[in-house]
Amino acid sequence: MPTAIHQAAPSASVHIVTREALRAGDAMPSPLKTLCSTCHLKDLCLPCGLTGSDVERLDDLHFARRRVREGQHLYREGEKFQFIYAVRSGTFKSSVMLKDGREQVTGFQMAGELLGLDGLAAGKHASSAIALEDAEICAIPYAHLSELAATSSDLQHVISRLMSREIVREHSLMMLLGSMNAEERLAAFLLNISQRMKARGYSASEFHLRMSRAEIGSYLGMKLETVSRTFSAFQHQRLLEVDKKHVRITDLDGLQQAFDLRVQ
Amino acid sequence: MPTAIHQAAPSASVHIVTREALRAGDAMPSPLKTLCSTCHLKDLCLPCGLTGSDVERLDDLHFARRRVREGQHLYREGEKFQFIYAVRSGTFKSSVMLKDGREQVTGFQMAGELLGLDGLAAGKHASSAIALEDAEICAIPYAHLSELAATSSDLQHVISRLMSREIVREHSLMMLLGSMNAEERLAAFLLNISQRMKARGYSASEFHLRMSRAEIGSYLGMKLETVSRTFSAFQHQRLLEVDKKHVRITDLDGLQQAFDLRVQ
DNA sequence: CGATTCCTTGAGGCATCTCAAGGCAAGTGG
DNA sequence: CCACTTGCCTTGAGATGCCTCAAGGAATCG
Repeated sequence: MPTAIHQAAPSASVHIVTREALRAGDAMPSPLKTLCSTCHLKDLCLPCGLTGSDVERLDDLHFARRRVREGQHLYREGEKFQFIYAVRSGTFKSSVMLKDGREQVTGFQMAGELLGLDGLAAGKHASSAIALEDAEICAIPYAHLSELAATSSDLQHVISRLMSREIVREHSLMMLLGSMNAEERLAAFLLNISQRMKARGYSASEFHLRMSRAEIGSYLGMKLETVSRTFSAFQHQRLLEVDKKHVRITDLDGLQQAFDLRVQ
Repeated sequence: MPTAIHQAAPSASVHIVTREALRAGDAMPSPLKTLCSTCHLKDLCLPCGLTGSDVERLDDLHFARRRVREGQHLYREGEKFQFIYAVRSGTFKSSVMLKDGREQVTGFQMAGELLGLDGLAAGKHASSAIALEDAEICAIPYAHLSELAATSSDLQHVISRLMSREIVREHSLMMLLGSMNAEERLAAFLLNISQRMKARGYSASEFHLRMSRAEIGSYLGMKLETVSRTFSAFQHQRLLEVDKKHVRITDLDGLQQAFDLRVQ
């Protein structure tokens, strides 16, 4: 199993499962699960906010389901934009590269979240996406989604809203990067992960981080050593217990305060 | 004339000019100018990328033209989202407020640029917009734009692309905030302004900044004193001449290098 | 003409970075 | 099965870039 995130695994080897293949009776247990209307993520993902009939219309999207192994790219900066991706399972990071080879992580995506919306602007991806663990995604052809949106103003509105949400999300991150110190940044990050885990039915207080200290650092605008030290500081303050990538928040309110002091 | 950006001017007093009023033969010299198809900004603004017939369809949007005086809010964080705004003239800043009253500037908008796209996500504005000088905007009712987009997949695509562009823009800013030092940040900022001035037919090397040092600092994630010092440093390096808000770039390549070293 | 706002500059402090060393866990090859 | 490598994390010590605090100047306004 490839452990390195930085190694460049060829994306050409990605296994593609089409709906046709699924219908043909592949190893997959339940072909219906690729339909939006029966997806367990429909309240988090693209269909969120749509009524029954519109969700069923989404089923007409001929999208492929694809496995992405840990360390593999889902897409790369500069590649032609064709699909919007919805995470079914696993975690991704998206990042942009700097001239000198360092990366700036722009986000982490979990089940139900969308990837690739930045590609519309110029018709090619403005960032790269890499799986942080073995993952599964739905690849939604943008052209089809567009067509479909033309028939439903509700769907069209949902897409716009999802893009807008991405803009708002980035505002928060700018606020974080622009005006918070190391402890506030890490607290904000952990609280955000905690909320998203909760929304997915996992524990809000105990979870496994899929990203390295360096990736957290890049995302939060600090060095990996500072991330590590801040984790230790939180542990000394009895806000949480941390062992490598395993985190248990023991004082959610305290953590909230470490961050609330400044923001909102 | 109100000089303070921070003072809260009541937006209720904003003067609204409808197309009907214009047609009725107001003081305005050329009523036709409110139409997208004859607007001098159509290559920068909403119609950008649309063909003739679609641009003319945009003329069916019943949008108001509005003056906004220096220091006045165009909209405030939390207000109901109804319009997307296109800047006709003048400069705006958009910002989000922190609990402790400080602001994080999230962007500066010039003629032809759009404001308010972050409001779609939750139906209310996620940021505030304030005029940095007397300005004029087109207030485009989102509901109407939506309807119109349903009749043209090209228009729909253009809107999505504009939102995507905003996401990409914020990626760059995250890169800036996350991994650049003070000189690189200010160089990036000035080069960006320079490009946008050029695209609008102004000099790329000499311009007047509409924002204060504190606002630049907030945007770039540094203190106003550091902004000021970095301006002085650039002047000593003979990259530019600066007198308060007036900037003349004397060595564009040098400035490019101060920034290129790291990025892209 | 005083009040106010904005900008510049200096001096000192501190949060974070840089550099360096060591530990742990997992994978690899003999 | 054990030595060795590799990747990731933690911690320390010292350096530094930016912040904080402070003072003063210039422009604008009432």
